[in-house]
Amino acid sequence: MGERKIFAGPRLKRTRQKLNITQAQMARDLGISPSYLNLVESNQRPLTAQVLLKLAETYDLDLRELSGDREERLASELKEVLSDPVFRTPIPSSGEILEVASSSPKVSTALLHLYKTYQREIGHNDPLNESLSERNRRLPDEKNRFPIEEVRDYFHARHNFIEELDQHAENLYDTLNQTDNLFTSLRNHLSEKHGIRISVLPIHAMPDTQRRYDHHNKRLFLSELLPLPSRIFQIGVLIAQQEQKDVMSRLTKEAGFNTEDAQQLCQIGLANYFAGALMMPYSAFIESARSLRYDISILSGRFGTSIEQVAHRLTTLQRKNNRGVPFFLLRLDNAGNISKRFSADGFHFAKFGGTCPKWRVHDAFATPGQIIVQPVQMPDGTSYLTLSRTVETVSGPHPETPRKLAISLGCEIGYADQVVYGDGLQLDTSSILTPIGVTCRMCERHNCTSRAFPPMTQPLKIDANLKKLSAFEFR
DNA sequence: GTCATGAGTTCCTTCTATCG
DNA sequence: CGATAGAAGGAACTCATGAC
Repeated sequence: MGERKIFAGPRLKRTRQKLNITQAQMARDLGISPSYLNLVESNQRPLTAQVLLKLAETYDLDLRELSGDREERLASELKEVLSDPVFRTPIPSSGEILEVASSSPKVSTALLHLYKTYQREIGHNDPLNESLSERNRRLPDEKNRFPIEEVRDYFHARHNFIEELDQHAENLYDTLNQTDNLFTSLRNHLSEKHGIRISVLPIHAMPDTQRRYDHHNKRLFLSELLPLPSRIFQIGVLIAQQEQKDVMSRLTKEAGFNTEDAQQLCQIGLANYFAGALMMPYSAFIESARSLRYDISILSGRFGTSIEQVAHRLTTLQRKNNRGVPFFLLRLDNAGNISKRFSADGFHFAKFGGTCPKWRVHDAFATPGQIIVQPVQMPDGTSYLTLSRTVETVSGPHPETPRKLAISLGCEIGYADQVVYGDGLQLDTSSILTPIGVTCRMCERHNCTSRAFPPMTQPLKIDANLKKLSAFEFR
């Protein structure tokens, strides 16, 4: 694999402007000449490893701030928009679009806004045009974004990691009067500290809900249908609501959401986050995850959690100076509807549609409980290692059939050597590279053809440079 | 196989011009 | 006058090639 250079000029410039310093000042700090810094900022020179390290050291920068995550997402949206025949020009190349998104993010955003406005007008004037009206509904402008999108972006911007809650959860876990199981410890904690009692009710007493909290009588009712990990999780959520109220309110307030719905959704998301962090305390969990090489089955057994809870937790391991492999997670049903998506490292999910049918997450439904490993590739050439399997859902009384769900956990292929699922990975012509989270319709619109890996006889080799630097823009 | 050589590349500096 | 941009060039390094 040839070495690729990092050109992150516009982003470096924005970082410098954010720090409110001049080129001369930054050049002094980095030990290079102002002119050289200027060349780097104008993408006429690549960012060398030495300068990168100095940047991180001098300004205590998280180097991911220089990564192209935001630009890639913007480029991805731009590509979708520019594929509209209304532009009557050939679709620009991915590289060209990314360059525009990187160097002129505001112009790109303005173009997106203009297109959305145009879509609304078209939809309004042509009520028979169902697809455009549908599209219009899915393209709210910045102020009218769906609450769920606002909240999703909130977590996305934080790499799905909330330090404060994570730390509080870990502290609480350490102070718990540990018994053999976490359920008992947490039940005792709730009872002793908040006077809240827990009752597990039979199905006939609580047929429609799995959890209900009676604020007046201080009682948490859990359905007998809930498996133990879910019961513990629900207690964790209640503890978050009792003990982390101020923190969660402040975080939500700082986020500046447009609607009350978004604020409420965020509160729920934060409480869920706390519960997961309480069940799998950061330090202990990441230590186990590393030593087990992210084997989700063993982690699930070790922490007494569900596979899905483990997978979700793996997307949050981004504590400064103690980061895990940045995973992304999707959960979908057998009809292809995505009901969950999280990413620790800016994986840009498609804005429209479901998933590509060639992605083997769909095969998981045919082999429940089995893990299907598959390397995939995005249209921009980035490769990922994904593992998919079905997850347990709460089953109702007969004849009700439980909802079928599958998750897919993934990370950049450069991390494959740290993950047990990357072992002995052989790529052959039957391993189809597939764009993730992109519908067939979008594939066609983007002229995005699936490709096959060239035949390989050797196990996958991991490029050390790619692993370290793949978060940045290459060319 | 080892060494010398030269072309090409990379990383950086210096100097100067331009702009507000 | 400070900040930024651009041209030119030096030092160090890489790599292909050929002589021994």
